[in-house]
Amino acid sequence: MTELVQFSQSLRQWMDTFVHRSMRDSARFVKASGFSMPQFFLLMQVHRREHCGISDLSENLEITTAATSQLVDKLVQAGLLVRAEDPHDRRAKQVSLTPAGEAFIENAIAERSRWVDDLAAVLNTDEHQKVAEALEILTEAASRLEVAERL
Amino acid sequence: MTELVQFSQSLRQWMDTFVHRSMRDSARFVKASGFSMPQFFLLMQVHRREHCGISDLSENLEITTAATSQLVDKLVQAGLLVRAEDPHDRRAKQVSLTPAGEAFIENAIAERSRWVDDLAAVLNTDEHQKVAEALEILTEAASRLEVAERL
DNA sequence: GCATATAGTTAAGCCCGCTTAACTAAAAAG
DNA sequence: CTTTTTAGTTAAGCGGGCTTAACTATATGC
Repeated sequence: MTELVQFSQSLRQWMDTFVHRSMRDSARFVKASGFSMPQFFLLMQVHRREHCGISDLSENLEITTAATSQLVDKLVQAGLLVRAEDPHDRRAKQVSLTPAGEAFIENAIAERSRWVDDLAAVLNTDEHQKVAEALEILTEAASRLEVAERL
Repeated sequence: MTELVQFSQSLRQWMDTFVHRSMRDSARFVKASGFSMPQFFLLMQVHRREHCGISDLSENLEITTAATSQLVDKLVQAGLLVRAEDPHDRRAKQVSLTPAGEAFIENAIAERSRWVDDLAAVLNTDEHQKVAEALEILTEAASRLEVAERL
């Protein structure tokens, strides 16, 4: 029992460092690029779902469709997004990244991954192997969890 | 070489999931509490440095001291922060969390850690051991990196 | 085919975070 | 002791994100 608590603590600690560094680096990059965090979050959302409708986005960002539409509009004007008609439903729009948009978030991700990459670089093969195994365990646990959540 | 790239990729993948879930959960909690993300970030900053001056905060949040002062003011009024005079420098202020502030970010952290805790719970002792070992390796690597950065 | 529901847009307006600029007060420098 | 630097506050003003409300257009249900 205590062992579990302690283990959780370590994991939390790591998540904390990850999240903190990652947010800091992302925020820096985004700010330097002249975009806002809400815009960035929206772009990230589009990135991870390939293409999606306004409602999907608004649901995930937890803002109204009106707000989403306006945000998207600015990003379209900035040349990072395109709006296309959904072929199966002419009311709906399919939002997706332009090459420029793709490049932007690619850079953002690279920026925030730099630390992890550096981390990877200072490990030797044996250590890689052990960490990789741990990641596999976690991945598997995550999928087990997801299954459990679906009940 | 390929091995390193692939390993980096796995690590990135994990960081991505961590960061994404964590941000989502934090954002939800903060929004539901009626506070803003900038306010939350400021509180987190105070949390991780115990107590600190306005300039420290403004530097870390990368906003002007004026903006910081105003943000702090609102959080003082909300009862989450206190401003105290620095005994060694009467110009400076020492910002710190009130019990209410402490409770708030404690809850926020708990909220965003829920997933990790659940993850920990579905692992058996052997898996804990392996993951813990990996975390140690990473921690050690991180400190090695830090040393390297200081050069 | 008409009523209703759904997807998205537009406009008005609010609030908030942030910046600049002007200011106070205390410390450091000379 | 005077000057300059540093820490923080205050006020004015801008811009942006977000909401509500009203609207258009397409799809769905009876």
